[in-house]
Amino acid sequence: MSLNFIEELRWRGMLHDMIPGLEEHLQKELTTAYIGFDPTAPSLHIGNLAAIMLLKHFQLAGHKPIALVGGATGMIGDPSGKSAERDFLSEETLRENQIGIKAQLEKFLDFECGATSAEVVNNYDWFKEFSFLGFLREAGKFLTVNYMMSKDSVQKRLETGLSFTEFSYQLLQGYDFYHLYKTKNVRLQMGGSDQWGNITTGTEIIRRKTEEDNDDRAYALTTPLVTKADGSKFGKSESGNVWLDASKTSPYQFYQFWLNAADADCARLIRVFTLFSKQDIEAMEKEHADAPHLRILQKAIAEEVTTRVHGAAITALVNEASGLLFSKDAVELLANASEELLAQLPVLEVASEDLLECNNLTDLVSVGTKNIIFSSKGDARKAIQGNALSVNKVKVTDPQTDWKSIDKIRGKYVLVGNGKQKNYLLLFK
RNA sequence: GGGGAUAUACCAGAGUGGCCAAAUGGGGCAGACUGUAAAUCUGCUGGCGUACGCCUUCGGUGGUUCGAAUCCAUCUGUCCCCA
Repeated sequence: MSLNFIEELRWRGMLHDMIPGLEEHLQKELTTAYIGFDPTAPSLHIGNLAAIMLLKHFQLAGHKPIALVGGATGMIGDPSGKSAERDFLSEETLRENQIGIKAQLEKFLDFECGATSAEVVNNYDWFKEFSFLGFLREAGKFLTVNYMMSKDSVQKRLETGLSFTEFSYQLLQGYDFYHLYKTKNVRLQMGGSDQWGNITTGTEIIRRKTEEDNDDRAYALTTPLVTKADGSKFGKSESGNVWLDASKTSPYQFYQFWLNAADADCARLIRVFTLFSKQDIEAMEKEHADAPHLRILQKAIAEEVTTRVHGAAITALVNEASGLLFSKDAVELLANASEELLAQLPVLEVASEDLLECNNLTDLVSVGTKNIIFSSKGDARKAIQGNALSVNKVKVTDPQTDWKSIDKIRGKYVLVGNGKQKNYLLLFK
């Protein structure tokens, strides 16, 4: 127990709430804790990253982390923070998602380090054989409806309606905790602050089912939800969620997401999402304050997080790619770029059959590129007239420009920029 | 089971026979300023056309009318009240 986990969370601003006595318990013995992840998608996204970092710090502090994939609970739907009943996912989809999520978690945690090795469990494994009657007797008997009704997540839904199924969610999650407590000696469940109610349902079930004395307590700990300084939701980009899976969010986009963080958010982001020490962070903040235009903090965050998710080699490439695309000499640099680097750029292939329908530049950057750059011709025309479009780093303002007259880099690439931040490399086949 | 209300573009929310592709706000995108930042100001925000314009939208369907988001019928969803 070389590090104090709680102390670490405190200075990083990652501690929202916990059951008293936890800090002493963690100092005393090697403890096992878990966090649940919903298998609602085949990949985790950066909204899950704070929870993953929680497990990471836990492991670094000399304890044992467990990630629970909610194969069973995912079939029910957590009402916390949701204003409407959730749609069911098919069992097949859930199965696939679980596999993807498990693979990603394995990148963050150490699974081969003896007593503190991380583990992944799936609550479907213990719920699939559970009969309804059995569950009512094993779990439902130990909590009153009154208790369950008092939870925030339930209260908020009483006005608009809440199905019995979603109402039961906390029982399932609570039982998970009990099950892990019994079978793996798990003493702590962590999660985002919106999970406090669900987690304490678990500690309550454990308390009632096990006549614990003080040494056997189960604990809860939550971390603040990460929000942006301007109040908007953190973790979404223009195109939606920012995923950890490279096929859903390319490493370049991923890197750019962090690089574009607002100054006001950096202090929090660097503490939550990187492992830099307190001194290092404070030094960087000082540097950043002295020369904000260098974006020291954004770069440090982008580099560190991208490295952990996509590896150092890829990160070096997307870092270089970012510098290249935003450079005034982008065209020249592209001409000399390595194939390896080109592979990391946001390349859009232009199919020759699509090209037939393009009469001018407007068509090319809309329908010619599958409406990825602009969603319609009208959109593209307005953007061009509004001075938003650049071709090979030169602003183009005439929507009628003939695309055939554009010089191609290496005989096949054209660099198109929409606005200041978005660059695409068109590849003519 | 009975009664009432409501359904509008990404969201919220006006519109109650032609002036409605539909007010306003938010969100989003872009421009200016900057630092690939924030704040601010400006423009855009159904599709197609350079444009006068054309086409498709106001829960579904079917009507009335020269003309409907707006009126009628019916169906569906949601909410509220009574039982």
